[in-house]
Amino acid sequence: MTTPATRALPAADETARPTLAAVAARAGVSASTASLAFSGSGPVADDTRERVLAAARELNYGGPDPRARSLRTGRSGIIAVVIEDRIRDAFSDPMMVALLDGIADELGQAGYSLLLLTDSDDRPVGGLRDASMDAALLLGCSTDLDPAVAVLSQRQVPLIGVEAREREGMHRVDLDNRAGMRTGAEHLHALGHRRVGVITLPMDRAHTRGPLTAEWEAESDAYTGLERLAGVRDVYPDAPAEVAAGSLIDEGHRAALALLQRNPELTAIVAQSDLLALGAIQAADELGLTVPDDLSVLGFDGARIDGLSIHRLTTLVQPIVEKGRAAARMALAALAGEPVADVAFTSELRLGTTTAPPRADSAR
Amino acid sequence: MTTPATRALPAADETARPTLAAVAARAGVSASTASLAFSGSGPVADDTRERVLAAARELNYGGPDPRARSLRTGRSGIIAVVIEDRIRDAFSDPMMVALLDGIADELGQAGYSLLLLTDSDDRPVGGLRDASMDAALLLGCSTDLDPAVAVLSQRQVPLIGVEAREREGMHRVDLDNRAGMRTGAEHLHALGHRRVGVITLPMDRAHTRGPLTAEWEAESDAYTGLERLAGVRDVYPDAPAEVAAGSLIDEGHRAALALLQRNPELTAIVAQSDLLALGAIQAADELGLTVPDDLSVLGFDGARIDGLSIHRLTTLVQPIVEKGRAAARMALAALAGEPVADVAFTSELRLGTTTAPPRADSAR
DNA sequence: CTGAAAGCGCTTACAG
DNA sequence: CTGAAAGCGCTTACAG
Repeated sequence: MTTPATRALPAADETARPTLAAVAARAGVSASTASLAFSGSGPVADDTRERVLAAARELNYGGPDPRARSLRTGRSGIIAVVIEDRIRDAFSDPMMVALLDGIADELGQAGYSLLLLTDSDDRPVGGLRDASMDAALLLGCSTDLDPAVAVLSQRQVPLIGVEAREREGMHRVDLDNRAGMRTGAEHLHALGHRRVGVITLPMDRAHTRGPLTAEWEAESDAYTGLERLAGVRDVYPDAPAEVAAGSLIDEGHRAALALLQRNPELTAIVAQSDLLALGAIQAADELGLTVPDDLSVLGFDGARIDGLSIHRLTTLVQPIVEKGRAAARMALAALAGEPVADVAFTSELRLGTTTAPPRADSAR
Repeated sequence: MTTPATRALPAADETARPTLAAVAARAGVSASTASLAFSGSGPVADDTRERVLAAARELNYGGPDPRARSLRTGRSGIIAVVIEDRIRDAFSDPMMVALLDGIADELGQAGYSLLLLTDSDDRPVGGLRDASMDAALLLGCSTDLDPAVAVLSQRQVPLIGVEAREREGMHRVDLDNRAGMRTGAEHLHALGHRRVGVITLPMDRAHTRGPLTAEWEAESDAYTGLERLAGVRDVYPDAPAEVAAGSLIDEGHRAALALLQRNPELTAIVAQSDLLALGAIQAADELGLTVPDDLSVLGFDGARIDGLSIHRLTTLVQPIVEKGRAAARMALAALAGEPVADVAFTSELRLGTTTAPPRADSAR
């Protein structure tokens, strides 16, 4: 019989989280058996399992502590997703959201969760250097990815880069950015356009705006933007380019105004994203230019954008969700110790209503 | 002297990740000292620290294993963010992105990273039940939050709900949804509107569309939507409501058409979000109704939406980023063992150009 | 300033 | 089907 005094003791420690050992003790089994009862990965008598689960319920045990499990198994169940910008900048791009959706879907099915990390390593603790992760996916980090790659590869974390240039120790999911844009540029050329300008994605980490000079281009490490630019240059070697501060409608608007002011002779604009293209169309409207008659506009992405179905953009459609899925599967393969093959996706020209032959008299 | 044979041996195990113990051994110090050298949290001679770091470099040691650290310290450095929908649905809402931005900023500074989780617990493993986390923030989970709360509170994870109804064991960041909407409705009433309709956020987990019936409303658990509706009903008790499938322009468009078709007498529409309001304005344009002369439109959020500056929406502005920061700080306080006080934010009516007195002759 | 020891809470061979 | 033992890789009192 327990005396009142005994009863008044620690009282099963209501505050501290109960452990598997406590549950096992209460159920009258060993810790190993209790563990098996929870994981379901070993042979346990139904009766025994019931007793363990009942004990867990009584102690209000919430299941094995993932920290301990992960130390023991060597797996955390976490895959890091490294984005370049602040969260708000990254996720204001619907393509990034769609990419993440593909990743999360594939990884979620495999029992993994996503840890959101930023590659700016300006925090004293936490982040790239200290976070638990089984693998890392580097997204949209076209610029200045090296520090993140260095930290993570030193940690021996399997690395998958989505549209990043080749780097040692990193697997890649790529897109035919250059070939796609070349196809788009050829389409414009076939229509008769000879004076074409480009609105590019950011060319540096600071997201500087302005006309792209040769020096700037030479020192830029913005993989996707440079590849897409190269595709246009394959057809229009001297196409002037204006750099936007992000893939945003407002940025496309601003860049188009700047581009057309500097180069009034342009009959077509190639935007490196659909959002930029939509901004360019807005700018054309404001300038009294009819799209496509006065100005053709070509996009890239094939994004589906809420609330905007007015113009059917001529654009390069990329399989964005599939790209995310592929990146996720590569991480999973790497974790399974399987060989990982790099993947390259293809974009496809979709003709819309925003490109047409230039006016015969186009003085512009 | 090492013989060739000796040299050919396991070679410091190139494949296995080196441990702190290995680094300590190489540096000729104890594991404790090596640990101190890395964490910088104890008194270590400069000279000793150098030796440890040098040994780490030689062995290509990437720093202490976060799994082990987290078991030992009881902290994972991870805060979970639980969203209701698929990632794509959640992040297509700019308010959610801004909220997350506030959270990430505050948490990042404190050295925590965000783990993205979905409250649909249909996965066999991973997710709510197994992921490591020090605390969890529940976002936009107005409907059907109970299972997630049950799992997490059983795990004794501190819980912060953003705009969720009161629940045991959960701290809350709230917004004056009802009072805000009442203010907006009073504004419309003062302008002379007597026949006002509402476009609501989703009322169930399935995101069903359609006219909101009394039964549906009674059984709904959509906290934010119901509160905002109540605010309108405080002024217009019989206002008809159309339920949208999400906070999207296209949904506002569809809902407005349905609402106006069923209730052609309406002179104003209250939308429960700015995106819904923009869709309603699009619909009005299509129907040949001028906003605000033929139809006033009121929004909620004060969102800044890329590419859309045509209409200056009359809306209730909420401090969304601050809401995120507050939620993050509450999690931090809970982890520090400090008392956590619930917080309620206030929205403010911002007059734009989308509300005006109804036409004197308004037969509609 | 440094080291020896304990232990965080599990899971996994290994015996029986 | 069940249990005893070892150990995942750290950090943290505690001595010295």
